[in-house]
Amino acid sequence: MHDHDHDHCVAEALTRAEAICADRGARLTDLRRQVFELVLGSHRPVGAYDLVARLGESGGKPVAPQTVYRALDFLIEQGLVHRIASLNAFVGCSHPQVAHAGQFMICTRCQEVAELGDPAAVTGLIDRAAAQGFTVQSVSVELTGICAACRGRGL
Amino acid sequence: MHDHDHDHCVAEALTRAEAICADRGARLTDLRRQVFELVLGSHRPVGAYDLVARLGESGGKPVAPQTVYRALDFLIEQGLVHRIASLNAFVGCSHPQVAHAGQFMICTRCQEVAELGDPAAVTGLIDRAAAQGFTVQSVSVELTGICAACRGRGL
DNA sequence: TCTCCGCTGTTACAATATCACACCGACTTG
DNA sequence: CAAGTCGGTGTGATATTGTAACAGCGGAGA
Repeated sequence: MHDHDHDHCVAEALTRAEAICADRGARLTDLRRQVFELVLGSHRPVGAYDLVARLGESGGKPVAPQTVYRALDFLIEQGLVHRIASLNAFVGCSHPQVAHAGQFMICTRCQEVAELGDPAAVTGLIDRAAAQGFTVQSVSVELTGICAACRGRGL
Repeated sequence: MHDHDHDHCVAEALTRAEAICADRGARLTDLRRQVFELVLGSHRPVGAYDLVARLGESGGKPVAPQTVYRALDFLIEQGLVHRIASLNAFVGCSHPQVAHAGQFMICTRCQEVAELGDPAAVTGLIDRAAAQGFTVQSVSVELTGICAACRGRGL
């Protein structure tokens, strides 16, 4: 469907990630890089235990859940990965340079996830909350529905 | 903090719920009512297993998780309860008459949750998604932060 | 009465996430 | 160099959340 070159987009994202981490003095270790590659490469939400399994296959040594969760925590902290609460899953971030809230469109047919990218909506929500005396720390927006591709295929 | 009368607000909500279910021919059974009361009465997000425990205490007979989840599914379907994905928890809905998307402000200090009630934001998100070819089925907005009461107390 | 169907009970299990503690290597500090 | 510190990882056990599969029960209607 997406005819983009996954390998290329993964490589590019990795390069960006390294730059970002270097800037901040954050350590993008082997393990963290591997997890990041897997999340990016799948290009859809991935469960933590999927990652555990895949690392076990490729790496030789089995990896414990804790290990993966720690790597994910790091990546999320750096804004390289988002967590999708409604799916208990994780996706690579499409533009980690800019700090931003997670806003996702989740297709219930093909499981693909796209970022909505509507900063105005986020600031609107924050303002509205502020008007009610609530100081916002984080924002999470998750839409489920049918993506354009699936709809085009008549699904 | 909230000096409102919980008993009264629970009773009122129950009355509304009965009316709504009666209207729709949905069966608000004893079990479902008990679960609903517990969710409402706590007036904050409650985990499914909290409910299991409380039902076990009060009711005499221990209750299985499955039982609680089924009751919750029903209540959610009727719009009487919302699920908060980021907390794996459930809250009573403050205005179940009107179908609406879940929009929550979650206080990280006191764990209280309030509904934001910003339908314009929701329609905005839906429109934006539609512009990208995405047909929305459900919307979930969850803000974390500090509520007015906690901020007032200098926390 | 008989049958269907929705609700509940029960057992087992799957999936997700965290705790506690040990080790290792890099880096600092004396 | 020795000693201490700290972040990252390994490891085993365990907590928490959510489902599957199947059985029984009781009311509504043919």
